[in-house]
Parts: sequence; structure tokens; C-alpha cells
Amino acid sequence: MANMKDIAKATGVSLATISRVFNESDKVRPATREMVLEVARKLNYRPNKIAAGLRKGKSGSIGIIIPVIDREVFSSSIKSMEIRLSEAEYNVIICQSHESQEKEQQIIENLKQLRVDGIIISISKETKKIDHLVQLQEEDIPVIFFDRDIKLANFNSVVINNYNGAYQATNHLIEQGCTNIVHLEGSDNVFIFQERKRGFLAALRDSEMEANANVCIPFDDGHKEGVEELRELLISDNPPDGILANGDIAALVAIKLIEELNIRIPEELAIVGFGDSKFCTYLSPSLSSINQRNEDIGKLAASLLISQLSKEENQFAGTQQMLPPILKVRDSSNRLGRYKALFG
Amino acid sequence: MANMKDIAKATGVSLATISRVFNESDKVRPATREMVLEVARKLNYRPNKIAAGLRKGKSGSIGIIIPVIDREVFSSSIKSMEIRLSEAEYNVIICQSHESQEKEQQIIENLKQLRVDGIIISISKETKKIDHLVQLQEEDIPVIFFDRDIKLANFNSVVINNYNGAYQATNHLIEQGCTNIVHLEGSDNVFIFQERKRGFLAALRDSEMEANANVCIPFDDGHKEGVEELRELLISDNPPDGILANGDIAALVAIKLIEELNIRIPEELAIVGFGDSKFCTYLSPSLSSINQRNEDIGKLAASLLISQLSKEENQFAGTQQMLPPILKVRDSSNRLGRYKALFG
DNA sequence: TCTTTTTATGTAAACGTTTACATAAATGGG
DNA sequence: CCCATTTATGTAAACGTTTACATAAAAAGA
Repeated sequence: MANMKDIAKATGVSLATISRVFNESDKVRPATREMVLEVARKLNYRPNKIAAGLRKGKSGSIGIIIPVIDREVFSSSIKSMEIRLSEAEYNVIICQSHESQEKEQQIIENLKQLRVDGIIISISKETKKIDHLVQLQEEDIPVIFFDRDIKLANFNSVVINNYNGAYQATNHLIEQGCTNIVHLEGSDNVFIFQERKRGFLAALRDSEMEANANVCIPFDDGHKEGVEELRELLISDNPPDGILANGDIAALVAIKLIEELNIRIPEELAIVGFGDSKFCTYLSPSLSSINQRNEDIGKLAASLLISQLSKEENQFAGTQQMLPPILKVRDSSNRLGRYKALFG
Repeated sequence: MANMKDIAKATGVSLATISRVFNESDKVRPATREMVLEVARKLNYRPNKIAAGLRKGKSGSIGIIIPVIDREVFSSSIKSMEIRLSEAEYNVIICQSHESQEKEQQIIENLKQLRVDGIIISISKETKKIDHLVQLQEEDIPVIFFDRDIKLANFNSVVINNYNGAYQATNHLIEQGCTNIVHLEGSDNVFIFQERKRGFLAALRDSEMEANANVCIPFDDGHKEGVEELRELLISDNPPDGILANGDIAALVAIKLIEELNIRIPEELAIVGFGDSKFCTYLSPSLSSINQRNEDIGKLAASLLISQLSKEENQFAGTQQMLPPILKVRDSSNRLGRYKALFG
């Protein structure tokens, strides 16, 4: 495979000039440029980015670390990151931590050896020690956290406001006339679920609908006991008329039960999911949900990184963006018929 | 940042030996090795893979090209590819073609400049010219096609047998006693949809249930006319009692309509989706579907590539793997009550 | 003990760019 | 027409490894 030296030989022009043709071609005489390009084409020349990377001390790649790629929140975010980053001529290297802190550390070590120009990461659930993350900062490798972040100054992050999402959803249920609302809560050691619960309780409090004891049901996906507890509640003499799930799948599990019990949605019971999965629109009834703005988050995270890479200044400005999520009202919670055809 | 030269200076050992410590450390005296490692640690040395890549003429990365990442078929395949490839010490570079042939060509050019060791690709819908793909072969860059392939000798591919999937599903509907089965077909210019339709028709033929004229309804997701046509059929005096959808979303759209018309699933009408999306299990009724084995396909594609990379022989063996999909029977098509709790 | 083989290490070139610096040629001001 | 400036090009070192080849030392064979 031809290299610059071959072109140099064939044209009689120096390496430097050839390099200029491919990088800052305005600084070379048109005639020379044409000749170089012509010969390059003939020789089937293709620039070697590895060599360029070595010389320049940058790889032109960005590492993206996620627990796993086949979850909508990650694949959607990454979709827009890749778009943004490739526009800016960066390559995207994907690594999955599988929720393991050790794997996460190995990945970061590897990305360092690859000399990535920056890293975008959603940390693993397991990650408690953050030395490997702090070290990135010390070694001046820009990092952006997304979806899940660590609460530390000087770190840049882009996340959704889970508290606010749950708050919005709960308020919406209240507006729809629900007076007995239950929250199907996620694992209580995960921050986002804690936040959602907090938002739920705050909304009840602010509307002076103090929570009774059973208002929150532990409801991991497929959590048998949660389903049973909900069943008890639904067939009791004071059944809930509103449900806020911790996620769309939890909502589906609940809906299955609800339909089994012949309770009508939304007339007798309104329900809102969380995540606004692609399938929500297509369900019958369509499922109201909190849109987490995955693509916006991805785009923002990528943009933030790109802008930091272009600056010479200190990259650790500690920009912490928290986007408000968007409530998508659909049939499953639309008791007043107000929102017809408002949302997709 | 320290490099090998620094270690050499500090230890008095030559560059070659240091390189050996990090690569083939058995060929160096234990005492020397320990000393080198010790100093390396002290100096915070980190191997530079870019430099190694340049010298070795290989980047250690694999390019994966897909139309878009946030579709389950792709994110699931990529999940297992990444697992397999990272085990084999390869890095994974993700690129989205957005169904554009031009973009696909640009991506390939870029990956060549990066000197990727191999490429795994699901070609864009638009891709008709295949020069850019044939060129890879000529330049001895191993390529594996997955999900969507091109029908050409000497190309390696791993795909699902769509024909067989539709055939299985249709047979299943027939076994369940359906006598009037309709296929909601996908865009007829896409190969996989053509195959599904072919499998559907073949199953009818083989069961001597010759298709009547209206047996296939064009039914792109959200295709208004398709829905109307189906509605007409459902309220006619000879309504279908079985439906094979071209995908799970199409099935959901149909189900919405079916429930609107108060037709019971599966008693009056059985329905099977295609793709076995994660949500199928959670629907009520749960949705029968054809599992496309995305993770198997990804794992296989990656393994195939890895094995080719380790061989010196001709990489274009023309291995064409076509996996049989797996029918997942759930409530939406289970009229005989046979499959209870058989599938997740 | 002397030669042969094995093992450990060293030397130096090569991988293909980019870029600081030097030089030559062309342009412009007066 | 001369000097100063601008523009185009060239020279050569540097980026950090790997590796073919050479050499020295140790082990084995006779």
C-alpha cells in the first residue's frame, strides 16, 4: 500500500508538501496540489491515521463506556453521540462494563493505552470506588458522565431530572382526579430510583395528599412479591386509582395484573410508566410515560466533550446539566379526554 | 508521560528487552522482568497502542457498521459482538450508516484509513452498488455480513432464515386451528420482508390452504391504508382467524385495532409477531413471536471474524451461515392451551 | 576442555506521518 | 532596482513501539 514517500518519489515533491496537501491544502500551490492528488489517486494512496495519530499524540477516537448496549436508554443516547462525534471527525469506541466495577477499570486502562481523546461514561451500578475516574481528571483526559453520574465537583455530567419526572407524572395523576396513588418503586440502592421515589412523595406532599403506609411497593421487574402486594391492594376495599411505575416494563407487568382483575384503564385506574420506550405509543391502551430524552442527553454529552476538546483551557469546568424530562400523556392516564392526539 | 526509553534509561536495559517484558515476558529473565515492571510502575508507564499499531501494521480494532444502533436487532447483536471481540483483545468502533449508501462508503473509507483489522456490517437498505464492499475483499480486509447480506460468493455472512421463521409461525397458526390467515407484510423492496412473505405463502401452500387474493396486506408501521384494509377484513363476513405480522410493532398496531373491534385474542383470532422484542413477554396477552437470535448472530459473526483473523489462509472462504429462528409461543396465539409456561 | 546449542539481551532500522525550522522564490513598497 | 515581506517548498527530527539480526553468556554435548 502506497505511502507519502511513494508519492514524493513519483512527484519529486517533498513529504512536507504532500502532508500539507492532505491537511491544509490552501497553503500549497494549486498546480502542485493537483499533481499530488493525481498521483495519490493513481497509487491508490490512503492516509494512515495510525501514523498521524502517533505523531500528533491524539488518536481521534472517543471511548464510550456503558453497562450494556441493548437497553433503550443507552442505545438511544449512543445513537446521537455517534452522530455528533462522527460529524466532528471522531471515531467512537464502544465498551460494555456489564455493571462491573472491575471491568470498568480495565476498560479505562485500555482506553488510555489507546490514547483516546476523551471518554463518555455511564458508570456501572457497582461502581463505588472512583479512583479510576479521578485519575482521568488528573491525567487531563476529558470525561463526561451521562445517565448515571458521580456527585463530585469538577466533573461534567448530563443527566435527566428523575425527581422532576416523577413529580410531573404524579401531579398529572392528581390532576386527572386520582386520590389514591401508588408508586411501584425500583431497587432502592439505585440512585435514579431513589430520585423517582422522592419526586413521587414530594408531589403527594405538595398536594397535601399525605402518603399512607402502603403507597410504595417494591417492584423490580419480575418481582413476584411486588405483584402479589399490588394484587392485594387492588382487590382491597380501598383500591388505588393511580399508579406511577418506576419504568415501562414495571408498568406492563402491572397492567397485565390490572387487566386480569378486569379493572378498566384509565377510567378506574390511571397508570404512567417511566422511560417512554418506543413501544408505549403502540400499546392498547397506549401508555403514558416520562420521556427521558435519551437522544438529547447523548447529543449534549457529545457536544460538551467536543467543545472541551477544542479549548485549551481547563477541561474540568464542572458543567452539570440536568435536563427536565417530558411527560407524554397517552390513553393509560387520560381520564379527562383532554390530551387527545396531543402526543405521538 | 513515560515511555519505554525512560524505562530503558532508568533500568539500563535495552528497548528490545522492555518490549519483550510487555509482550512475551517468558523470554526474559525473571529478575530483569521484575526490575522492568517495577520501574514501569514507578514511572506510571502506559504502553502506547498507537505506536505499537503503527509498527505492527494493525490497529487492533474492528469496525462495525449498522444502519442505526437504537433498534433491538442491532443493539442486541452488537452487545454480543462487543463481548466476543473484547475477549479477543479487539476494540470495537461503531458507525451508523443511516440507511445511506453514500454514508456507508464514507465510513468504509474512514475505517480503512484507521487500518481496522476487520469489518462487520449490516448493509444499508439503500445499498445497491457493492463496489466498496468488493474492494474490501480485494484489499484483503476481512468482512462479515450480518442481518442483511449481499448475495455473492466468497462473502461471509451470518443471517437468520426469515423464510423459515415465517413458515414456522404460519404452521403454528394452522396447528392452532386457524383457517383464514392473513399476513401483514413489510415493505416489498426489503429482502427480509420478501422472505417472510415467501415463507408465509409456502406454509399455506404446503398445508393446502391456498391463499385467497387478500391474504397479504401491505402494513408498514403506521401505514394508514394497511390498518383500514385490515379493519375491512375484520368486520367482513369472513374475518381472518389468524395473523402473521412482519414485525412486533406491526403486531401491536393490529392488536390495537383488534381490541377496538372487541375481537378476542387468541380465541377468535390468533396473532404472531416477528422479532421477539423484549416487551413481548410483558404484554397482555403476551405476544407470540419469532425470535431472531440476535445475540447468537452477533456472537457468531464476531467468532467468524476472529477465526479468520488468526488464520493466514485466504480469508474469503464464503462461509454463509443461516440460523433457524425460534418460534416463541405465548398467549396471543395459544388457543389449545398446550404451551403454558413453556416459554419466557 | 572445546565446540555446539540454547538462552538472554542489545543494536538499529522501520512503521508513516507531522511540524519546527530553514531556504528559496515571488511579490510589493518606495 | 533594492530591500522587506510574503508565499511555497524542502530538510530532518520526532512520535513510541516492534523486530530482524547480531552478540554475549550460559548450558549442554562429547
